[in-house]
Amino acid sequence: MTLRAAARNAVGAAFERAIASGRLPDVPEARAAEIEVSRPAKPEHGDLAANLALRLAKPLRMAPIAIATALAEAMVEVRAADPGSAIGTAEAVNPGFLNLRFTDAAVEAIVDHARREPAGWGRGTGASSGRHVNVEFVSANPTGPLTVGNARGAFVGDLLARVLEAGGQRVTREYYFNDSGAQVRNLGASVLAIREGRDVPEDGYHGEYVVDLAAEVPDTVVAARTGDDAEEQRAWAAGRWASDRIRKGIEASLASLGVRFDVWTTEGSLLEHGWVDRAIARLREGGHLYEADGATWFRSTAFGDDKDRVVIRSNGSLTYFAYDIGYVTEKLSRGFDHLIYIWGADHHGTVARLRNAAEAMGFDKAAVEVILTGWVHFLQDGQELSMSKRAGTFIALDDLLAELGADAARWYFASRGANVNMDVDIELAKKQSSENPVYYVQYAHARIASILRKAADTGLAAAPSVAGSLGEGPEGTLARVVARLPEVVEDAASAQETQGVTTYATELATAFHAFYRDARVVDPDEPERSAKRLALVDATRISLANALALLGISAPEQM
RNA sequence: GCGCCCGUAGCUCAGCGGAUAGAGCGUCAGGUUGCGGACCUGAAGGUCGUGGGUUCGAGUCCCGCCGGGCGCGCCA
Repeated sequence: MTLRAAARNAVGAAFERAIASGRLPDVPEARAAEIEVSRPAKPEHGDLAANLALRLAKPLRMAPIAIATALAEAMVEVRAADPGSAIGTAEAVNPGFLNLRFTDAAVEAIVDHARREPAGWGRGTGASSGRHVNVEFVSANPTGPLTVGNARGAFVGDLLARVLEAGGQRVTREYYFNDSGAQVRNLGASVLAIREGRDVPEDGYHGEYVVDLAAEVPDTVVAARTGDDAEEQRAWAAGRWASDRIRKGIEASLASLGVRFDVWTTEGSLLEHGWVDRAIARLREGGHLYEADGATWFRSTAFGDDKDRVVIRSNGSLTYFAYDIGYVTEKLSRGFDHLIYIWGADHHGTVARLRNAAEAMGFDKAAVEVILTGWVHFLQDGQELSMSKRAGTFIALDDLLAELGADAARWYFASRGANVNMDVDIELAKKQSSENPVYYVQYAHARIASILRKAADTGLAAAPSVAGSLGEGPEGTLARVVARLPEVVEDAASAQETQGVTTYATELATAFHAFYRDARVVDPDEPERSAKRLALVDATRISLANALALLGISAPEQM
């Protein structure tokens, strides 16, 4: 149990006690109040503060401070009945907060726990623990290398997956390839054109990589065909070959970012296995489809959308939306409790129809979640860079990462909300990458590793427990930050965000650096105190390493 | 025009309805006869876009307006 959970329980118990002892009136409405504790901005206000008294003022018709005082008195009795209580003191202060302070023993126990089970420290405490989630992200079309524009989705998706896993959920990372659309044919036609010295067609691809593909495509792939559609056949063959080649490159790029996928699904396979047909049949059986203007429509407006949506065009071909509903059916058939799609903000218009279709097919709409990532504007010399694979005017993700480093890029995206737009000046980013806060955190980790090496050389070892060492010195401050990791992970998993983790890692590094300044760790003249401090510092190292691992960032032993 | 997202320090961004709104970078002034100076201490810098409302309490919730982005196809 986290210290925060213990504090909530204690406040709840104190509330019950205050009613039982007649200090507070028994009002049903008040009993329904949720117990909340939060970290005060100022350390002198304690480790946690409860606002219960402020919330109860109206239903109890009492002054907040009077309620807080009653709770504080009741807390004394609760503690007396529970010698192992994590709460040391509870103080009622104006305007009505109940400021709580942990016992050193409770904090020490948590720190010892971190060292006893370093691998699991901080993990597995989320609210949706046990849920099996599918996270689909990147899913860039195989018509060109990943660009810096794809970086957002790659990191947001991977970070989300890591956070959910840390919260005890099972995650399947999935990549969807649109491998059979007209764009693949266009890519093939572009490859052929360059190979044969013709101009690239109007809706073709102009990037440097197409020239490379044209030089490498085997003769057998683009051999002459017969029949009326001979050129069409050649374009498709070249396109399939090229997109397969590009796909391998995409996988390699993602691997270098530390992003891996469990499942790769192709558009072609959905069709092949009948998922699209089954989904359409399912909608038809439910009476959610109708014919108009020669096309087949989904009655999305019946579920709150502002327009109905075409599923089958009047020429008989399937819309992208048709594949979407086939895919959502296929995913849910695999037994996931929850689906998360990571899409760019430009796709927000398609969210409603997808969720509506899922509902129409009898699935739980709430199980289909779409996270839209904000736009990243890349600037060079104050000018916005366009990111067009078709025009060939893009910056390859590989090139940027080679200069920034995956750790710095990960931190950059992890410390920002997924849905905010941001401006990135390429030159500025390269210049400032060495000033990325990630190195501040990694430095703290490396510094501790160095201290531990030094201690080993000196013949000092960490004590098995920090018990009895927190007292008044600098130890207590650092230990209390260490102890918060499980709460940080819990919050990250339930909010499905990583900003809290980067903030925490920075705070922990700051707390350690301050501790390092004030407390000499390796001191042969004080072997017992050194052993205790080594234990605390080791727990700090574990916490830093786990926080960084949660973000997919390395924790170096030296820098 | 309609819908969604965003607007917080010079810059990039944090901030479950709670106490004097924070961090990094940048700027300025300092710091090590001890374990890593990629560190530490301090200072300057804010009408939280704006006007109302709800609340004991609003950067946070609601409404209007202003500014920016995206979307409103039988494109993907």
